[in-house]
Amino acid sequence: MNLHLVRPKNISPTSLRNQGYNLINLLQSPSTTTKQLKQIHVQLLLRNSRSHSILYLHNSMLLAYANSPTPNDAFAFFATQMGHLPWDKYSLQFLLKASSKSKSLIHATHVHLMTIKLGFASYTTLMNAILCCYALCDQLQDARNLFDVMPHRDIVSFNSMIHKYAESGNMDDAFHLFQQVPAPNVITWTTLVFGFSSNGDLSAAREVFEWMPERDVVSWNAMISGCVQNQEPVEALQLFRLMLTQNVNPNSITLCSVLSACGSLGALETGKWIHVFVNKNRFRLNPFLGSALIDMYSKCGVMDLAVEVFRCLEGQNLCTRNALINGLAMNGHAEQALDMFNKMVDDGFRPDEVTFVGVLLACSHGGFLEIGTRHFYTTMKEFGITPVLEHYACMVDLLGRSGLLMEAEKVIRNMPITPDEVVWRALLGGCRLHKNVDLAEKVVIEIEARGSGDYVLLSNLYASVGRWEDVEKVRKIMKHRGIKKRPGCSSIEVDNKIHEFISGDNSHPRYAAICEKLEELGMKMSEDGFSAETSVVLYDIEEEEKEQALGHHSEKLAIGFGLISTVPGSTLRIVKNLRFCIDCHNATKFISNICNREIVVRDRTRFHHFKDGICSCRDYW
DNA sequence: CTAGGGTTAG
Repeated sequence: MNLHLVRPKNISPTSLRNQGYNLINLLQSPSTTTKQLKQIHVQLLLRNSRSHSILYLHNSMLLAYANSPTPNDAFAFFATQMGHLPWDKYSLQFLLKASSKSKSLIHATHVHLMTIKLGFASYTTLMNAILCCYALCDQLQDARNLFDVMPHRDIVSFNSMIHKYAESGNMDDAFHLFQQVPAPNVITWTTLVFGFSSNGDLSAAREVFEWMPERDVVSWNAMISGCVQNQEPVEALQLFRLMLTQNVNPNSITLCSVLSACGSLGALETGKWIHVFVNKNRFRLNPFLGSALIDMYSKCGVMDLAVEVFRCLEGQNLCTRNALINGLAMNGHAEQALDMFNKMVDDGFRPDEVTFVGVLLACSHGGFLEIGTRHFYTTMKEFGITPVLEHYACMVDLLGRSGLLMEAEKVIRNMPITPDEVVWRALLGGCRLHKNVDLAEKVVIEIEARGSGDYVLLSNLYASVGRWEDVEKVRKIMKHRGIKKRPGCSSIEVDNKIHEFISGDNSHPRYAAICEKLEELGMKMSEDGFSAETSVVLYDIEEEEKEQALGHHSEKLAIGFGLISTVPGSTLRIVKNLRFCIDCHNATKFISNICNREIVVRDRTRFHHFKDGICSCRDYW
């Protein structure tokens, strides 16, 4: 692009105007580079017209800078060029946009003062922008003070204020203000839905959603994503179906949320249906939709389709790459995950902390001790990434499963940040794997466990080495402290419907048939000499769980149901909320062989792909 | 050109 410097003297009025339009086009085009902005800046310095068209040009310059990666340049331009030339409320508006982007409280305050001084306080639009800018700079009280003294408040003022309260977790003030809105519109109601759900009160959000006089696609999106973020994916899918029956057209944002729900449920059929919907309705495969699709396929254990989507995307960004790396790592394709990472770095893309969670996860699942250690101690540093809790958890897991329990403990003791229970539990996992009871006891004390998972793990560990008195002791502690074991829950999707099974629950309509099937399999298994040490492993701590020792862990129920309700030979996909139980893992290997089925189970941390009696985790999880 | 909804980890 050629930018000719204009010498004002030699230029006719017409060509000046044309030149102005060209510059405005450039200023308003998103593809104009910062360098070009600077060239235009220089050109404008050579002019000194006081006409209205130059004002428009100057304002365009401000806006272009505000939208650029260096928004503060807008202020430099304003100070040097516009001090002695006319400017108006739009100039201030764009300066505010620049303040917002750079989160500059000083600039916002400065514009606020100018606004008051010049008698622009009655321009509500401008005042609203100032209000938003204060809130963005975490000065919620300043925003509220401004709100209270504004000569006029319109619906935008109210909505902004309510939204900022909601965002900061202050639903009391948000709701109080909502009640004062003279005529709430759809946006106001939606803000309230968003507020309640993002503060964890899904039922309040749902109530508002039902109450609101009308709903548009954004309202539906707020409600659906609220369900997803509050771990209610089933409700999210139900709402999505309801939305379709009410003839509200979903957009790509809706689909992102719904795909995320499918992922957490392992609902492959529904996920595929949405993928078809995406194609049929010609949605662009942007990075958002792309990541959501990759994640959905990954979490359903279908990596070839995840890779296929990755290849078809219009554009890649950090998220799409991270989604694929993590998917590969979770599904046990450790080498491919690392290849992907290396390629990304070779191509000059900067990994972030999420990338390294995936990389370390891959090393952990692949048992790549050296590579993982190098990435943790060297590569991350090279990219200027400070390890966070998740990285430590991965690293402890990697050391632990490699049998380096002492090193793992040392890593935790030397952490510059306080280890959380996830980190400690990673070490506990290593203790379980290598049957190190002493360290496990120490770790459990460290955790000051609030959840019961740690005690259960410890108790299982005692059981696995035959220390029954200790098993009993832990049971008593749990009872004494009122700690409940989190029930195991597994789900399977059959004919687009999610069936949930809770450990020991017999409420499923086909419960009897499921038991019959499991019994039949149990017979075959014992004929083949499958009993091994199950009595040891199955000894559990709660009375009611002894009943489940008969083969009614949630994953077994789900597998039994899958076997009797799908066509022979088809793949079973199951999602479990806890760690895979050892006995069930053994049984599933066996079942995959005698029933000639591929069985994919996603547990709390990773995937198990069973085929012909073998599991992809190599019995190492 | 001021107000509402989105993807990736654990």
